[in-house]
Amino acid sequence: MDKQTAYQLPRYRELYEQLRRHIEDGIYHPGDLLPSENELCAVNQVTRPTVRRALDLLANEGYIKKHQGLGSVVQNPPKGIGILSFSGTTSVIGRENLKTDAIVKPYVRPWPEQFVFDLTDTERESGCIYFERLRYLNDIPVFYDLSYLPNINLPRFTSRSLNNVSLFDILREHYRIEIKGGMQYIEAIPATESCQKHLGVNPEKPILKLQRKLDTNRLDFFVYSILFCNTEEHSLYGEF
Amino acid sequence: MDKQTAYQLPRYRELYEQLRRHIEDGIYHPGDLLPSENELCAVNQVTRPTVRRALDLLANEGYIKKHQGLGSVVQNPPKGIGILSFSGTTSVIGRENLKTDAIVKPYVRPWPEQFVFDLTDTERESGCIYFERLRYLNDIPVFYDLSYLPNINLPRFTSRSLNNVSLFDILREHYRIEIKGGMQYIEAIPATESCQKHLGVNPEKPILKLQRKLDTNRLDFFVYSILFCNTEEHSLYGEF
DNA sequence: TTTAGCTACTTGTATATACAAGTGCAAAAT
DNA sequence: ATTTTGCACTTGTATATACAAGTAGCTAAA
Repeated sequence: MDKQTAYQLPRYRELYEQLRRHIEDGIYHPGDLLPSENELCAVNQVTRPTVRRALDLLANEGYIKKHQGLGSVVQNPPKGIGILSFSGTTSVIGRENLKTDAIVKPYVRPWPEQFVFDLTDTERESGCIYFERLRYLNDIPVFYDLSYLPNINLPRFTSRSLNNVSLFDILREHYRIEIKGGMQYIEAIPATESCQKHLGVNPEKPILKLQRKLDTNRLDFFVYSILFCNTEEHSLYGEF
Repeated sequence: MDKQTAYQLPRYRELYEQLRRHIEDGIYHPGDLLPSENELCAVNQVTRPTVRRALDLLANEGYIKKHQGLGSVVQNPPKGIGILSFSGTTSVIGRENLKTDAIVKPYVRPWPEQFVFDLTDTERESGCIYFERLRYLNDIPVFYDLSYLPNINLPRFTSRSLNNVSLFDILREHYRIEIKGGMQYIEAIPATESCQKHLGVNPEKPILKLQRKLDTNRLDFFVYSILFCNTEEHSLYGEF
């Protein structure tokens, strides 16, 4: 059992989580004013810079909008699948019923000849761990994921089960790798053969294709993935 | 002449702009370490919190990645059209050759019956200012925009020319409205008739559709737009 | 030669404080 | 009655300071 080593969150992060929960649980309603920064200081026994960092996080993710002279206004939480400005799919979809199927189990292979992202020599030499997953939202297949991890210092990864668990959780708990951010290219394409097969759509059906490169706390370790998404029922959303 | 009232930027913003220019001009190369926070303090005669705010902006937009104990590493600027996590198209595409055609000049009309975003009673009652634009990248039509502004306190807007000027600049300079952020839904759809016509694509060609709601410094004033994008040549990118 | 630990650097977190600038409301002046 | 002024409140910017935590490289011991 390698239980989580009880990372204690910094106070501004703790306060952020608390306020976010309160908003999501409906303790604050859209349009409401959050307590003022000074009130939050007093209640939580922290100073204003700390409170402000927590509020900045909330504002960045669209939970609140700040207005000078007025206060922090709680926003309507957006509908759709939040995937564009956040890390991870599982952690974001939240309440919805998400199931994951590892349709191709992880195995080691060379990198694809053509790859959108530039690879370092080290990455290319070591090959990649490749696997495919299918994600169901309320039992309808919506995401078809191809994942590529550099085969560097990931012992026993290929024997892990990826069904209904978050890749990010595995990386964090077993390899101490945390996703810090990333970038992605987005385009609309006609459904490829494998998309048709796995997402159950007709040929020529438009599909959203996302190609992502994710940064981690290991300076030279990136996680790559290609995501095909059927947006007919669920559109993606992003905040900025 | 209502020239800009010479807003003076806060120091952290100024420092951010300066560093961003340096990165874009290649004074710092990808992989380089930026001067340490303390050095930046000394050089620019500011304190560390101020420097850190500037660096946080750079990190949020993907120009640098910060690593505790090491420093701030300059990143490779991404290719593609950066539109997902930023405000505005014109301001972001930058170096590329972007032209804008107002194919339907602004006029006042009722809001569409079906509208993805919820409207307030005030918005619905006052109707909207509607116009369509076509944006060319290197003389190829790439974006087809439908814009909807609430017809509230925007004198003489319908008589303005929108060719080759930024909507955001007009709003800021003539109406003191600044875009602060927003959200968007993204999906892949087959080219509609007007898309086929304006973007010059075949029927059934996949098109990226973005539906955006932008926040402004006016608490109850939002800018709405629907964007159709041909991603065959240029994919969009986003950071997170 | 290898390894362990020390050290000097980096960024991360947190406090305390001060003043600027925007908002909304009520009281005062017109 | 209407307009203006001022006040009390909000968030925004900036300084000064201290210590925690992570990284890289050197040094001395094994």
